[in-house]
Amino acid sequence: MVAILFIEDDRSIRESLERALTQRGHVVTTANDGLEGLRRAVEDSPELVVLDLGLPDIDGNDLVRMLRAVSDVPVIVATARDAEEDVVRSLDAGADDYLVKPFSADTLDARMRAVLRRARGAATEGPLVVGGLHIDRRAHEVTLDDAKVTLTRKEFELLEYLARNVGAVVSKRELLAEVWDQPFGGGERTVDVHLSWLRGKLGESANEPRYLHTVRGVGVRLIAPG
Amino acid sequence: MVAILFIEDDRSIRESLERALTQRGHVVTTANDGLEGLRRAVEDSPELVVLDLGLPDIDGNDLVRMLRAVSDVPVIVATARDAEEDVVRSLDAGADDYLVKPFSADTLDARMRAVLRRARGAATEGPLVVGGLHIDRRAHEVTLDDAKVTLTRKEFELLEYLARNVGAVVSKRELLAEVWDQPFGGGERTVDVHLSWLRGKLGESANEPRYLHTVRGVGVRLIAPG
DNA sequence: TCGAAAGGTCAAGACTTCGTCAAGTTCCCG
DNA sequence: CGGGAACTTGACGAAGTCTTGACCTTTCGA
Repeated sequence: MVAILFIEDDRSIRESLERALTQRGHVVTTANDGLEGLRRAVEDSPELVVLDLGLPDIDGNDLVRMLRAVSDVPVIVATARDAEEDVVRSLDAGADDYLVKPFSADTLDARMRAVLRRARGAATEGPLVVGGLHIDRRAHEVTLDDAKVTLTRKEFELLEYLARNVGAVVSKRELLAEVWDQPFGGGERTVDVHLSWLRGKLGESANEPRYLHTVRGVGVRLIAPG
Repeated sequence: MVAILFIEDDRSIRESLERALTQRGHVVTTANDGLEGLRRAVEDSPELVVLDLGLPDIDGNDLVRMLRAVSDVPVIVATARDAEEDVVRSLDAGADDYLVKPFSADTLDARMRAVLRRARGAATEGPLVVGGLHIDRRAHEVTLDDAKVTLTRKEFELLEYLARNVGAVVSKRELLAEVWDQPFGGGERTVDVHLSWLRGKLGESANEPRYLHTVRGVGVRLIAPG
């Protein structure tokens, strides 16, 4: 269940998506122009804002900036297909993700969850600990048995995802989708390579695993050694 | 492998995509109008429907609603570029995703997988327990009387399928279809071999069965010993 | 009791998957 | 711009896994 503010001037889109999202158990408030949207964003403090870029009263990118100024609520922008280039500027302005109209409620739901996952992950949750491995998400820092390990961004994200799913086998498919934002096949060697580097930095090898265990044909899993 | 129903009135598009999808190992049935499509959706119970919105006999959105009424099969709608606005209504009617024509078989395949992944989503999870046999699907780990048993992927999937149907006799045909994704005959020796290996790893033999019992002429079943 | 059919096991080799390397590309920073 | 770090991609070998056919054993009906 998520409290969503949906800012959209087209009445039919607004109502159909409101219905679809409500049906999925979300609490939806709507606004049909930018000013009202801004007001509700402050008053209702929603967990997520979905914002149409083509509003009548305020330029969408300006609105994103204003929202950012008043709260750190995640924002997803929606745009018509023929205005896709605006999206880049919106993301620059601080939007978290975007959707090209028309989109299904499923698509929106999926993106919402992804955005929220990211947003919550960054703010709420504390450090992850697996055996002697400490992952400090705030500082983006990892220590192994109190020794600092320097990871690149992808290595860190990979390790973090595995750590959030300690003990579970995670497939490369899933890693590509969740860490690389690449939901469809291909590029699986990339995952292998990053895993290999990670193992190197954690002082282990594929033959002598301590934390990162390959499950052939299925995926990898992170577990505390012992 | 996915069983797909493809509803499309244009013969050349239908045939070329049918060919492309079949080549990728999917099982494709086609219908060239809405009525036939509806009938096949009921009779063949496909795992996915791909539907052209511009059918001669039934309005595409109505058809989506009818499909929704008779089953919860995922639906992807395809539309010509100059009728894109129809898409919103289709999605509202219950379609899961959409494609703008012309699209490549690759694109379709990718969307299909994305839709199916979402649709299947909440299917599995939770450990299975049969007597002293514990199957941890999350970790992909099996223990027998608290001793770890190392299984290969197919062995694991085979055991999992049997465990999901504890007590029931499962035919090799069914195992081939469900575990091996191979709905048509052949390769039955493969199942026997894997069963043999499984028995070996579970510390039993065909003559002294404990968990895996052969029912001659019918299949196998997994039961707790005792 | 015999033969046919089903199931079990074995070993060979075809096929996958994974780990690593090295070459290429992109992105950022100065 | 130039250089470097980070990332992606393809190639390749090694190891693991799966399939296949041959051969053996068991079962069961004629």
